[in-house]
Amino acid sequence: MINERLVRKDDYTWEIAKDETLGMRVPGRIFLSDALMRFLEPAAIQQVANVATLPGIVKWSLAMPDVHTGYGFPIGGVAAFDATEGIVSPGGVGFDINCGTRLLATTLTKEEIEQEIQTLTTKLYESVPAGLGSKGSLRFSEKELDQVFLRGAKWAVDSGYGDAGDLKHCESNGCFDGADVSNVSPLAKKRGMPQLGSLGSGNHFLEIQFVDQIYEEREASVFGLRPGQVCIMLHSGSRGAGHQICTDYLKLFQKASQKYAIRLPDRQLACVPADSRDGRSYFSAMAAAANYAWANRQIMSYRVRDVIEREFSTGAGLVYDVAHNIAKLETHHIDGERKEVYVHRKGATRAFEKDESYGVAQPVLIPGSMGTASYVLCGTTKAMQTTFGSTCHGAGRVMSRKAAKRQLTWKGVTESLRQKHITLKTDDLSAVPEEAPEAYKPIDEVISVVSALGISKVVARLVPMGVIKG
DNA sequence: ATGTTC
Repeated sequence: MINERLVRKDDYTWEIAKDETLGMRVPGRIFLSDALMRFLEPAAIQQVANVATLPGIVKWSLAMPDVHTGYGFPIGGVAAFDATEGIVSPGGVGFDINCGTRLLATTLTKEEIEQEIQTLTTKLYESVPAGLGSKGSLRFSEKELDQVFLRGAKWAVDSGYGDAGDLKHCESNGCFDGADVSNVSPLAKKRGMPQLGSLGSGNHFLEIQFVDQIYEEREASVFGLRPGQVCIMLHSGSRGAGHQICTDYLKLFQKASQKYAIRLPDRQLACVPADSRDGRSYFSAMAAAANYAWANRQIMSYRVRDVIEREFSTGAGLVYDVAHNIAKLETHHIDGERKEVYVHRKGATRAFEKDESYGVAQPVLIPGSMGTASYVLCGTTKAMQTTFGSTCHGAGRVMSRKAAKRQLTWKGVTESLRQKHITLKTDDLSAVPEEAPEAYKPIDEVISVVSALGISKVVARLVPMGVIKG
């Protein structure tokens, strides 16, 4: 039993000892409280151990407290691979490349919009296309789409969807260097073309929230957050384009893994050396998808601001934008040495101790499940030392989509939201049970673990008033 | 997550 291999290191750290008979090159580490332990799937533990077998992995195969089973790599997983000896893997990034969270802060207070929440939610719903296969209703040329892939949010800002200040408050300034459009398939481009500026489906959402509580006055003030303030949170990614890019390279790497004689405990871990033609090709296509996602969130921000401006004659500044499905080449201090590594964060958020955008710790945005709180945190030194500057990304599923549909109804879920004074707008009621709070871990517990571990610091708690689901 | 099975 894989469960029996898990050894407690301290209150919140569990270790899977390095076992060379299993091909593990490093130990695994899972960060959990006792309360979250009951949600831990044996398959997810196995996935943490499997990742530890991949070539060039450095220090540990990690899983955050919102961990659950994913495609090959666990969701909530963090793994760093040596830049010259290591691999890159599409399964370590996920299908929704640069799925991420963005927070806009308005000048409005909760009281000012309480009576208008229905109208505001409806207006935003009409303005930001949502749902499976939703289209962004933008018209642009193929040449422009190439610019989206190459320049991300910078393209969007240059095209009039925001201002230069937005780029400053975006992870990687909303633009991933090294994208190469020639490594993006015609099908990925075709799927991406009509969808730019749309939310998507599943756990993607747009929420009208208010700042319920501030925990760190200094950081909150630097990030421009104050009690009672109305914020807009967006959770979306690279839509069909990123999904297709992931699919394309998974297929290619099934064969390429053999070419490079990489032994895999699970075919879903398909990977290639980072420093190879195939590795560079995937990385440049992944960068293109990441840029698409940043442009996508930038365009949706423009539409949100348009509604806020029309309804309330006021603006909404960008607090921050984080990626939580991405691989990045970063320098980390490992065993007293500076080392270049490809950090794969799949359902995990960068949490650097310092960020150029505010000159203090990096803002971290963690959405809860539908109808529950979301959090603004910030990065820490401890994260740099123990998690390659990473933290959790959300609540994490506990119930399969199928199980949720079996056990819950859209009426029941909508009613319990109504009792919490939360308005819901969606074009697909049948998908509502899948996103119910009961289908997810308790976000407050997940946050308390990353806070207690010290891998991020809680700055503010946000509570939803209106929810738009794809 | 996703024109939900290449």
